[in-house]
Order: sequence, then C-alpha cells, then structure tokens
Amino acid sequence: MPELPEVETICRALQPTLAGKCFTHISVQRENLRLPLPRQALLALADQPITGLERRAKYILIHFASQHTLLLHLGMSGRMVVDAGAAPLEKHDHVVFCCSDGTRLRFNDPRRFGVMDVVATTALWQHPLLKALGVEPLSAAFTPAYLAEKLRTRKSPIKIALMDQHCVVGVGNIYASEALFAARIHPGHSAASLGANALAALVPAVQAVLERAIAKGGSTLKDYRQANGELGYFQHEFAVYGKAGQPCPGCTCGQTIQKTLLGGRATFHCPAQQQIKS
DNA sequence: CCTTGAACCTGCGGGC
DNA sequence: TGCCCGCAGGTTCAAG
Repeated sequence: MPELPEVETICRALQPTLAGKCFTHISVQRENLRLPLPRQALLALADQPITGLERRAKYILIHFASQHTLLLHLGMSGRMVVDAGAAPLEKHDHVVFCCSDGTRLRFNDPRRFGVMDVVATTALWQHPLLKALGVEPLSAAFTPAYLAEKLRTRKSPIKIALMDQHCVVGVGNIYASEALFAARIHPGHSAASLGANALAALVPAVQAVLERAIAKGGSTLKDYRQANGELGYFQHEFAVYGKAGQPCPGCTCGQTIQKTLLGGRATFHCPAQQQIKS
C-alpha cells in the first residue's frame, strides 16, 4: 500500500508528535506479522526518549536514546494512527504506544504484511532488511548513469526493475506506472535496452511524480491515511493509474489508457504515447 | 546469475 | 441476502 510518498508523509507528521517524548507504555496485541514481532525488545523501548525519526525506502526508523532503533514497514495495509488515547482499540491494532501526555500511537494492519523490528542503532544499516537497498530516488545518487549501470544486464520489463528495491527504493505499483507515463516509456520495455535519452527522462520523471505526491500527502486508494487521519490527495492527479478505458490525459493522441498485467500487477499505460523503441 | 509465479493475509465489491 | 471470485498500495522464496 504505502509507497515512498505515503511513508514520507507519515514520517513527517510523526516527527513533531514524537520527538523528545517517551512511550510510557507499550502493548503488543498480536505477534505474528510477516516476521514475528520482537515483543521483549519492543517493551524495552518504554521510557526511552525518542531522539528522531527518519525514512529509508519504505521503512520508518524511530531512534531512541538507548541507542536502539525501531524499524517499521507498513506492508500493503499498515497504518500508524495518532489519537488522544481515549477511544477503545480497533480491530487489527497490533501494537500500541502510549505517551505520558495521553497521546497514543497505534500500528494497525489488517493484512499483516507489515514488519516491526528493534535494532541496535550502530548496526542499523547491516540489518538484513536494509543492507541491500538501492539508492533513494530523491537523492543526488539517483542519476541516469546509476540507472544505466544497474539496468545494464536486466532483461525484465522496466516497470519491474523500477519497483525492485535493490535498484531504486520507494517506487511501488502506482508511481511506477505514473513515472513511466510521465517519461513516455512503455512499461514492458526491456530495462537493459532503454537508451540514454529514455533514462535521462525517467530519472526526473520518477522524482517529479514522487515530489508532487508528497506535496499532496500521498495517495489514498482505500485505507491509507495520513497520521492525523486525513486522506491523501494525489489520487486525484493520477494520469494513468486506475484509468483503464479513459482518454489519455493532456495530449491529443485520442487513445484510451490500457490496463495490462506485469509481474502479476495491474499496469497502466497509453499505447500511443508509450511505445517500445528499439 | 536471471525471471516468473506463488505465497503470505484480510476486506471489499461485483456477479450470480 | 449470501456465496464465490478476483483484486488490492509489498516483499520473499522456490522453482525453472
């Protein structure tokens, strides 16, 4: 569910709410997520001041003064919800963090594809889930030359490669289709055979789509919410995602958006604007 | 090494 | 109304 813009939005909202505070009480309601929850390590975070938050790929990292970091992935359906602490827990609230001022943070995840772990901060980047990640798309390291090197031997469709977190992180199923439309590249085009011009267009297209989505608080398809409960708004600006059969936007080609399946995932493109080039 | 497909799990909407 | 099917923002693992 949440791709980079959604995770970034949540992380930014959590920052002022949590920085400098402690969780005075932590309760684990359910342990069997995608990976088993480290109950004891989670409970040991109680009363440790939170020194900061950051996002890496689709992970939220919450740093504690005890030199531990809480690593969190929202999977497809995970939400972090901040409330005043009075309401009863909801179905699928798996972990609940309570602050001394009554503020409460609930990790709610119906499908349980999410992950939580507690890591020694000094060994954070050696963590199995983090160590092999590719570059951040909004960093200076994400360049056409980097992409060219990464894709040099990849015969698979560019959309699959773009969603591979070992290459570039944070791009999921929505933003892959959107970025490829913005760069006018066919999603099924072999990654390795993309020319320099295509890669030079793709890098800024990915960045622009992600930045525009962050500015709108992410995209809400069904259950994503910002940490304050507000919806995201970027779904109103989709050019192609979920638009099968509708006219291609912002051009005069007169074509309609096609839905195909790539790697088992719904993929959207304009057959006139996004052609396979050799 | 690569690529593909299935698996993990719950909820919802559509068709019958 | 109820049941069954397909589908959903992600990631990992086995098999070819």
